Amino acid sequence: MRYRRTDLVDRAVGVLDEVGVDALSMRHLAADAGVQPSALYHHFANKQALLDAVADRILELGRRGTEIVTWESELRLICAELRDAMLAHRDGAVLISRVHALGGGAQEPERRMRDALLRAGAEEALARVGARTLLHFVLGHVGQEQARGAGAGSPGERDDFALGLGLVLEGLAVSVRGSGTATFAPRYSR
Amino acid sequence: MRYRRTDLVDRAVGVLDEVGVDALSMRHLAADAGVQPSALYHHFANKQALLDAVADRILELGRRGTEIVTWESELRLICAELRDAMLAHRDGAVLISRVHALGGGAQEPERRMRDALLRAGAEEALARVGARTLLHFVLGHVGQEQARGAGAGSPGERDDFALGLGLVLEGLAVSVRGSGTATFAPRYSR
DNA sequence: CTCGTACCTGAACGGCGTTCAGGTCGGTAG
DNA sequence: CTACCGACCTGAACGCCGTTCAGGTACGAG
Repeated sequence: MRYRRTDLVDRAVGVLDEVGVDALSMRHLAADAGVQPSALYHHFANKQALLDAVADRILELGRRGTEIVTWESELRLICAELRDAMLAHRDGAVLISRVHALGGGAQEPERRMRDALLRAGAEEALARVGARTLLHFVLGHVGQEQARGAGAGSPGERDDFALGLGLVLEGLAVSVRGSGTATFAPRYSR
Repeated sequence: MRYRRTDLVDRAVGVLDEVGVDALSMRHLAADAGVQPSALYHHFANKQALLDAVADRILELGRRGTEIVTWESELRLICAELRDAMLAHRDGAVLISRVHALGGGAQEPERRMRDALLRAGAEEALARVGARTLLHFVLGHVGQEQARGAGAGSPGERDDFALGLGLVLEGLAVSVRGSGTATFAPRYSR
């Protein structure tokens, strides 16, 4: 059996779901694919490159159509999409966080949120910081959510997420109104 | 030379500053102390216990007196203290984040912030989520700050931190004023 | 002086990421 | 049809890691 890069990425997602991020090793993935560990280095420069690809694949699998009404709803949608994408896989949040921290992949959600804030009339610094803050909130919250292990779908979890998200969005609303291009009813492309 | 647990924790902080968190291994610390790796297991159950102790030590070293005026200023102070404590050591943010995520140590800042919010009149859920959100903001921001490597003390870094912090605090102010979740009760958008 | 205990040695086990020289095999060019 | 080339893989090795275990040493209390 011969593999292409994308095959191995999908297999790695499967291994991740089975054994978790700590046991997702080159050797484990190789064994799962029925291949020598060294064979993986034909497809990925190193383990980090593999993890980058896995992270982006997870985000890609979680993408869904967007119906944009206001910039707040768009940000809410992006965050929910990100959260669900991570929750759909074992240790999803830890994986995405690590990859994002090293700057290798999983940069798209932050970029989308920054763009949404810019479109909403926020200044560049505010858009950058706002996107980062929202991202770190989601990563941190879902990470904690998944760390609690099997106690998934707890009633308060979803509410806590919405509550925290609303918190940041409220702060953003105030700042955007105050420091933006002072547009009363900001043009917002739908 | 014989060691006590606290000696080894301080030595570990030194090793961390020298080589970074990824190279802070049991073997490295043992070599630095002139001791066999197995000797460390007399003082720490495992590596995670060592990291927990190192994280708490770093936070302890960063503690400074608090002059509380308003709950916002107290939260600002706690966040600044946390940020400076992490910035004072190589890979400080990554270390604290990991330890906190596993629930082993570094729980004090979150607890202090939650208490401050409760004292400010926030409902229990709001205090819990607000503290978590602030903590994740600081961890994420400083982590990104330190990941940029030698480009430390960049002009915009401190401003970005203050900007993001103000963002969350603004949201908190609105929510706390409205006696908890009454004013801004966002629903989860799908 | 005895003895418990706190601290440490030395060796080993299994697993990890990564490298390297060489092997196989399908498709394309001559 | 044959010759080759590049994609894909093998098999072995290197040096690192966390952790365990049986046994050794030395110091302070009785």
